[in-house]
Amino acid sequence: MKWYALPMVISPSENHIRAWARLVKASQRVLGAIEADLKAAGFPPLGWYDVLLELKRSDDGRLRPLEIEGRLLIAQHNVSRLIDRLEKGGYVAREPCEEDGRGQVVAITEDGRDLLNRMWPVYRAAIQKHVAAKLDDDEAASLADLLARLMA
Amino acid sequence: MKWYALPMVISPSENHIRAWARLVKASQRVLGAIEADLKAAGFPPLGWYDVLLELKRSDDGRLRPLEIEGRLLIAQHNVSRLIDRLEKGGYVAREPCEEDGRGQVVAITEDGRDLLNRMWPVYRAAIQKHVAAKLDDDEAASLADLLARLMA
DNA sequence: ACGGATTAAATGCATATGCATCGATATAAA
DNA sequence: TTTATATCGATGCATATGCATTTAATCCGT
Repeated sequence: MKWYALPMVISPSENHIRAWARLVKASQRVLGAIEADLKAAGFPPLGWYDVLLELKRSDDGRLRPLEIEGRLLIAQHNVSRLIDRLEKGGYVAREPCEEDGRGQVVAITEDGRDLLNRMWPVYRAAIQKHVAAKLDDDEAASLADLLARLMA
Repeated sequence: MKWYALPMVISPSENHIRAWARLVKASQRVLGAIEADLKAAGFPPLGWYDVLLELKRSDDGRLRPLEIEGRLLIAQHNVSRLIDRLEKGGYVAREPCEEDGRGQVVAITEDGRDLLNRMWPVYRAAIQKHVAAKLDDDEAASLADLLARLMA
């Protein structure tokens, strides 16, 4: 008689499942707490900070929407609308793109840089309170390392 | 001369900041990937699964919206509307609450249990693919432990 | 028992996100 | 050159979320 292999189900271990469940819960909790601190201080959501920071980090303060999309993993249409809001607030400016007539270039403004500077102390304090107060430096390093592997 | 202490700014370390940044990125990426697998298989979002699982785990398959809110950390009005959708799909039923006339009791239906059963193989495979394939068992245990500390 | 304060859940309205599609430009093929 | 195809970014529409308020019932002090 000929035997066929039963379909082998490779299952994640209990530890894998636990790690996954806690990853979602922890990031949700900490993100929620940090966002709440920012909002309580009268600042816009973290997404705004992320975009402005990417722009500031790029050497000339300019990025194509496509690059923002790639770096921050935001859907294209959400990038478009996030830029709308940032532009409306005066934190970025849309410029025509030299190399590609279809494209745009998004540039951070002085107000944008200023917003980053004003947000950072509050953001930093929130990270201190919700992350650094819970893990010592070695633990933070281990966590960062494990998360990097998870994303690899 | 009398000296006053300058306000001491306690800053998170580089490792803390890195851990925080990766926590957000990693959970976003893995969550997105797992949700995409579920959707590709024709299933509703994870939030539905989470509610149904909490209901199933409770001894009689019933929970108050307030308990769901507390366990899953969902805002009250979102619980209300998530239950609306689950009810519309036939996966839960709203019942009047004996002990508290203001309250409701949400009960999982047979279809709800069935949905859980059908989703789990896909969900499990997604956890395998996006978590277990990236970390060995010890690493997963460490990660789970660190995330527990972070939430403590 | 009564009346005010509190709590459980729902809802109206504004904002944000997902999905499909569109308009415009660029690139490749005939 | 002409035409088809692919890509960049914006937009219309449906759905989901946040925030404030509402409704109804409970709790508590007098």
